[in-house]
Amino acid sequence: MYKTIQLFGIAENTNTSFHQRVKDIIKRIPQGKVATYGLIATYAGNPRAARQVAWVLHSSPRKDKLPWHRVINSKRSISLKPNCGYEIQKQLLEKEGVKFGKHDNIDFDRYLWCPY
DNA sequence: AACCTGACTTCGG
DNA sequence: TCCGAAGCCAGGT
Repeated sequence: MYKTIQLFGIAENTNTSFHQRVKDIIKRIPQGKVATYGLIATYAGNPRAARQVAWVLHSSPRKDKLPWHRVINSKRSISLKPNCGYEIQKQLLEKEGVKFGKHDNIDFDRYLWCPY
């Protein structure tokens, strides 16, 4: 179905759904690092499915034990709105050592997850 | 089936 | 650098 890139022995598994691969990949994000929706979508095999990644997170982060807080948008900031999880996510990241700069941005050079 | 909506991204002005 | 529009895809109504 989707053409996928070779990554950790996960993304190349075309037998699993995009949805499932996204979850597998998110679980691989190490503590103290972050990834963007688009990046994850790309690793999962569909570069244009960033919104679906968001959907996956919205569905079952608790049940699947996903480190949902390590997923942010391409503008280097948290997508959640204040009083709707923003503070919680920021707190979780700071606890892992992620520092926020001006405008609550995260420095990709330091914290972006680079699997290669 | 049509239409709306979203924890997105990219590009042009 | 900063919006706004357009593109994108899937699930909900």
